[in-house]
Amino acid sequence: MASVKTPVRRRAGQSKGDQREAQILEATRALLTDRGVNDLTIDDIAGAAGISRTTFYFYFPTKQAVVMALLEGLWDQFGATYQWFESSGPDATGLHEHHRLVAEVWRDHQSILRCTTGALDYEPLVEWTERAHERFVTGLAAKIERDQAAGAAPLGVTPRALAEIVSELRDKRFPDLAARSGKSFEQGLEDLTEVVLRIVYGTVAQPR
Amino acid sequence: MASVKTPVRRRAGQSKGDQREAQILEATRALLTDRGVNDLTIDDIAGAAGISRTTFYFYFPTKQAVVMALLEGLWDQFGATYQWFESSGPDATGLHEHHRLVAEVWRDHQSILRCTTGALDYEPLVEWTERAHERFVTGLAAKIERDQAAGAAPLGVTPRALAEIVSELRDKRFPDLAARSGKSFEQGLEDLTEVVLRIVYGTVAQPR
DNA sequence: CACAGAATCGACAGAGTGTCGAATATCGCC
DNA sequence: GGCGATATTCGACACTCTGTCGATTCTGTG
Repeated sequence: MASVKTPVRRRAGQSKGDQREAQILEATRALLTDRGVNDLTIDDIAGAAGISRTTFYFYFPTKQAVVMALLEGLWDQFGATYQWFESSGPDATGLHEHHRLVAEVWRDHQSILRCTTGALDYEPLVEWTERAHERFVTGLAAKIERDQAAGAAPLGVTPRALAEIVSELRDKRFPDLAARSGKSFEQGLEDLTEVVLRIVYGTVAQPR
Repeated sequence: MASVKTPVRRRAGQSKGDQREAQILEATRALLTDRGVNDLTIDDIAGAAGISRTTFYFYFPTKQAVVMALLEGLWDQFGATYQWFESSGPDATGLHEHHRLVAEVWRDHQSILRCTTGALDYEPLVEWTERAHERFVTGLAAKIERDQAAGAAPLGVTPRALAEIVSELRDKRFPDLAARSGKSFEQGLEDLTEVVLRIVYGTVAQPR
């Protein structure tokens, strides 16, 4: 399911077309682990999915539309990590856990998520990224607002501005983190958490 | 001067070829203000420079090589802003000034600098970005190291890790800032400065 | 079993890219 | 003031990808 724009309405049930769509999605996901979207040709995808290039166009209008469909499937996974927004004050433990969850989504799907970075001029992709950004910023800004009001976070920079900055930092950090593992990964998580706390609360959690 | 890889050795003095090269550089710079690199065709550039497409190839191997040459010219401009690294402790004023200078370079040349972000798989461009990143990180890490040793900055996160994070933040922020102006620009500068200080020194400069 | 809609694909028509080799312009020098 | 060596320019090709059409083959259902 979830092609961005189904070219034609299909019959009910698990039609052959649904299978094909799934094959294309899967083939793309697989190919993406080796190469970036820009290096992928529609012919590659079609070939890997066992169909002709023209048939590909029956299911998706462009390569990017496939990536978009793949991305759509990750939307909820990120949403599920946002419960940290509900907390009050720094909540270092919760934040750390949140970071771990997000980093894991990134690690498992970095090949797809990286497509959002890669200068795509494909409108839907850009929009997805902005939507994700906005969702995060709104949520975090609200939390900061509450914490500032409660005196738990210092004033001086608006909640929105802080949230934007944290969001941008994450956009760079998580791809980075996704490439690490073991000790380095854990350390990266801790550093990120500490830095976000410093940004939002101005406090130093572990002076040593 | 400064083509990445001169196809053929030219004669001394301001040869016709040097002019052409300058024309190509200028034409590209101009076209880039409207469209991104990926939207630009070599034919567009050649046309704007008043030469045929094939002639373009005599001077540069690819579009990206032109961008690369343009970028090379900005290297020193950034280097000139790094004197802040020499200071001791927070030096909020110096940092703010540094940010202003960098933001101005970005503002004046954003069309070129944006090319580094735009998912270019062109090796030299990636390398330029990494070189720039490394130069900044090394410089900042050294300063943080000194400040930590002097007790002016809190421990808990290594200088290198902090510098990496600040660098990544800047990579996202400056393009943003470059698009703003007036009040919003100034505010953005101040926020960035405050946040960097919080990250590195854990202090809150202006509680209100 | 007939037929509407689903699915598939071959053949075309671009748009860009990059390369070759032939033609032309220019410079340094005798 | 003319010649040979380079520098410069470009037209013609060969390729790779993309996207569209229309014809053809399935397939489920009445």
